[in-house]
Amino acid sequence: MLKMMGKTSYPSSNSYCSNSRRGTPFLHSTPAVVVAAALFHSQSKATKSGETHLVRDPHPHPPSNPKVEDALKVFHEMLRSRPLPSSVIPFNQILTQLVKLKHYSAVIPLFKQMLLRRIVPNDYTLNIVINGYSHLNQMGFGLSVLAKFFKLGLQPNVITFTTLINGFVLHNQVPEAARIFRQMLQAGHCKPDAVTFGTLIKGLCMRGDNSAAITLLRKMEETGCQPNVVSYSTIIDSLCKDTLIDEAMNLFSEMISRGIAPNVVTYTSLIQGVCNIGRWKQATRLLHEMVSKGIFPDVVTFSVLVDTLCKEGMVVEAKTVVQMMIQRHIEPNIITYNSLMDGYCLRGEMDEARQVFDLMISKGSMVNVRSCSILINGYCKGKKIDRAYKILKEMRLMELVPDTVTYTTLIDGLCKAGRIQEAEKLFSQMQRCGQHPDVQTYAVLLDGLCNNRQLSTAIELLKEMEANKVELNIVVYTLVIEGLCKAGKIESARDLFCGLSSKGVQPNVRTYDIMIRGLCHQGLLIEAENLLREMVGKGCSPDGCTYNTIIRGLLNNNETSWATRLLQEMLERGFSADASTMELIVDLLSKDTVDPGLLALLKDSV
DNA sequence: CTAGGGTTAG
Repeated sequence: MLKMMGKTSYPSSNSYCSNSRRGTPFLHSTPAVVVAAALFHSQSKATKSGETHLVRDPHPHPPSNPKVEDALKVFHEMLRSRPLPSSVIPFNQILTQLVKLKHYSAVIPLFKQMLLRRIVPNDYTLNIVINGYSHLNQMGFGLSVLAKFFKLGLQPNVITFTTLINGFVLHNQVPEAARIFRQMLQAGHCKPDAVTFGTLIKGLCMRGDNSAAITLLRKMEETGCQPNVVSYSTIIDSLCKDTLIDEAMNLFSEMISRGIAPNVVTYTSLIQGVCNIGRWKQATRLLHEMVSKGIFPDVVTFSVLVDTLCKEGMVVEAKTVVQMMIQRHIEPNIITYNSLMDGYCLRGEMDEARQVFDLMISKGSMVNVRSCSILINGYCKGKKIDRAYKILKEMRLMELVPDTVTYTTLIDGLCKAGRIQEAEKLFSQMQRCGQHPDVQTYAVLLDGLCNNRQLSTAIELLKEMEANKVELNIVVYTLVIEGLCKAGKIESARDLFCGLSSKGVQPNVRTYDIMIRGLCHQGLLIEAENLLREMVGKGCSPDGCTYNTIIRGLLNNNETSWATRLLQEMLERGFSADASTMELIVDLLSKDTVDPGLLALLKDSV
């Protein structure tokens, strides 16, 4: 689940919706229909107007990159040259270069200029263009390129469909991707190959469905398509991210026993996996193992080590690893330095963090929006809000556009510093700048409002979220419920709580805990216990924390025998009294107002 | 090096 959230991109309008307003050829067709038409090479009726793809570039001023500038320059020289190059291949080469530089937004306009100069694209060109649309989340246009194939008498091939599948996978539309995959199997003449399988496996992993991914891996073999190092590594990485290290290791052994050699990617995933659960010895063992096989750690492997050390607070060691990289002529990249910078930020060593930042700038603007967000976060955590603001201003000079994370980080900092009005101002500013607040942004602001007793504003904001169809989760509702409870507005909290299921949101243990605490605080003890009993049936069993909460609530209401009963129940279920419950009991004992039975129980529990 | 898949940072 965390994985999914992490990989979810900003809320963006569905490509079909946005395209339909612009007269896309496949306006009334579903992707399945379009793909079927292509696979069975029956020409679709709506195949003209493939060229009117006027979509505004979401990044009108991308940061300049010398390699990109170079590629664009060569392309335009070629377009201007007379006579024109007789082959489309050099054009394809440039487009490929741009894709490799991840400058997808340039691919489409260049392609259109080619068409205007009557350069006839080939199947390679069209596949590159589909890849461009895929990365730009414009799958409607990507599909529309299929029509272009037929117009030019070309045949879409396995790469075409794999690219489309990848496009849907990239944007969390795995069912769409799977549909194309099934259609390929059905049509028969354009069979999925190892890359097609690998792409869909990745999609399933992104959804957190490792077992479906493994099933597909097995299906590859049945279909006579040998799994390769990528097929295995994709699943191994996904298992590692879910901390299922043993399963990952099993798959790792399996690939080796089948003669598929792991590579640096496979090892890097495993090393990250074991580091993540603190198995340092195993990480060292894996490092030695890979080197003994002649597989050498690369910048990614080292970056994983740097990041892990930093997250453990071992930033000195992380810096040593960076120096080691440089000695070995493995240049740390922006990710390595961002990790190191965050390591300093986590320890509040902002001068050192700033030094890394300046070092990155000195390396020819090796900073991106993330670097700035990390530094802003560091300053905010150190209560140096004005320093953080300064970074935001500096971003403009560096032509970096603050994103949702940048704003959210600073809004959080302002809230935590009690500067709610400024936080709200920045919230409006980010929207004016075209950055969409996401769930996290709202959560941060809601938390700030609740902690500053601005509950009516918080509730208004919650309504705004519901109206804007922001994907709401239980964490957000729980924040507001907590705020209401703390303010003693138990009726409003109860209303919100009871309305959750109708919104399709399930309360979690923390939500119940907060409600029970709130009810106890108002002396609504029967209702509190009822809620505790309700939990099991809702598939959300109370934990030690819940029991401690209700027991403290009962004790605070002088219901010692009731508390004793629940304490006994808690002990029977294998939970024990926590420090603050103990403190409360000791306090009551000293006042000699406690049930002797409670004392006896307490002896058992310690 | 004419086209498609897997590993790193907030």
